[in-house]
Amino acid sequence: MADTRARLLATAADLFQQQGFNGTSIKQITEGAEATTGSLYHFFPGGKDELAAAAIVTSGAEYLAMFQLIAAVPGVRAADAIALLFDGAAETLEASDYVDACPIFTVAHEVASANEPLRIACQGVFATWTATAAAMFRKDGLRRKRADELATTVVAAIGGAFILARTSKNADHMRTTGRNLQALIKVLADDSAARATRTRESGSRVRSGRINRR
Amino acid sequence: MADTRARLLATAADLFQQQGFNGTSIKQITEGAEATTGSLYHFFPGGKDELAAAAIVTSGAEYLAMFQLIAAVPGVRAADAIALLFDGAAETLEASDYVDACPIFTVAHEVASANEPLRIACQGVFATWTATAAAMFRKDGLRRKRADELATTVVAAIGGAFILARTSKNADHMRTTGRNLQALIKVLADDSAARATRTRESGSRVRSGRINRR
DNA sequence: GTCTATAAATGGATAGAC
DNA sequence: GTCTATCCATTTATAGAC
Repeated sequence: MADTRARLLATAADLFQQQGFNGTSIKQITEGAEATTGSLYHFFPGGKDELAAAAIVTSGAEYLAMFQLIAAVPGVRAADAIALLFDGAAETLEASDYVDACPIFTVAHEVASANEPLRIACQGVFATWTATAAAMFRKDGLRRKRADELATTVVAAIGGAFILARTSKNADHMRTTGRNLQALIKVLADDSAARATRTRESGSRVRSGRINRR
Repeated sequence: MADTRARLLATAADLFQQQGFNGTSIKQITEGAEATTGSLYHFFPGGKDELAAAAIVTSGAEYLAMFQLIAAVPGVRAADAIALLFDGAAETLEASDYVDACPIFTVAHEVASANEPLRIACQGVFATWTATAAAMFRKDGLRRKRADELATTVVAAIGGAFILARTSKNADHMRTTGRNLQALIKVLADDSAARATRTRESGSRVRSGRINRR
């Protein structure tokens, strides 16, 4: 058929986000993808683990692209982009009756201490996400460390909000978390803007941002 | 033996937090608890599901008690209690080489769309957590809705931070998230305190907090 | 309450024809 | 690349003696 490999990856990601890694069987994946065991092991000789790792990397990149699309809209600042991201996730949750979340977060927790290659795969995805978010925050005026820390917080909040929203079948938990994160980002961004203004007014050269704080 | 039932619960919670629900077998649980299959089905006729539900409720209550202990320390305000909570979790993660997280968050994601009784059990635990956190925020001056939303955000952030920290084997992600949440809580608390002051200065009676906002 | 043996089903993975 | 049959280990759960 057209692209069996791609269908296997998509189906795996789909089932992982609903049932997790250990809750999904090879049989379910092949049936969902309309493929056979032979095909699966042809494309992924390493079996379930190799398929899962590939699925995580692939959908990790897809989510990243989606986020970059939001962030690239002209005039949208970091805080608003994050709020839009949470709102979009809330919509998806509602539309799918809370089955479609995110395969990476779901799998990550299961494999963190039980499957090192998959743990590494998830770690890599999270790293790309936080790096991208941090870059956006820096464009908004935050200095490096602040931006990194905020990015970590945002990614963590998304992951946790998925758990709460799905478990309670209430997408408002997602939206609420998004609004609060938006508020936090604004506070920190305004803070850094105010500091920048003060430094400029005082007439000194700015280099590390550590000079004349307060 | 002394208390087989309790040992089964404790071992189940322990293994769930490390490997998740589907990643943990009955055999592992009975071996870890030094009990036999017969005993397990004697105390939990519903099998693995019933044991898991009980383990979730039990450890949910334990974590709640731990948090209330932190929150009850005289002079500790909400924002600081939350920061301490995150720091404590970070310590636990490091001390256990990132295997000991929290069984409820781990299980919740797996069962949200696949096991309704367990989903309900997790939902109940999260509800007690958010209610307790919200109560603390209200004592700090936040009005009801704000407090509820903030509590949801905090619980979500903890859950997500566990995922990030374990996946990256980096407890600083936990601490970082805690600091940012602490900052957010302070901003919101100060905000509400300022509003309260303004209302008092304007000489009007305060009842619902909705009167003369802004 | 605890034990062992075993049922019955499902899991991941392989082999070899096509 | 795809298909089917099959191996083997493991899974949850039950039965019945003690």
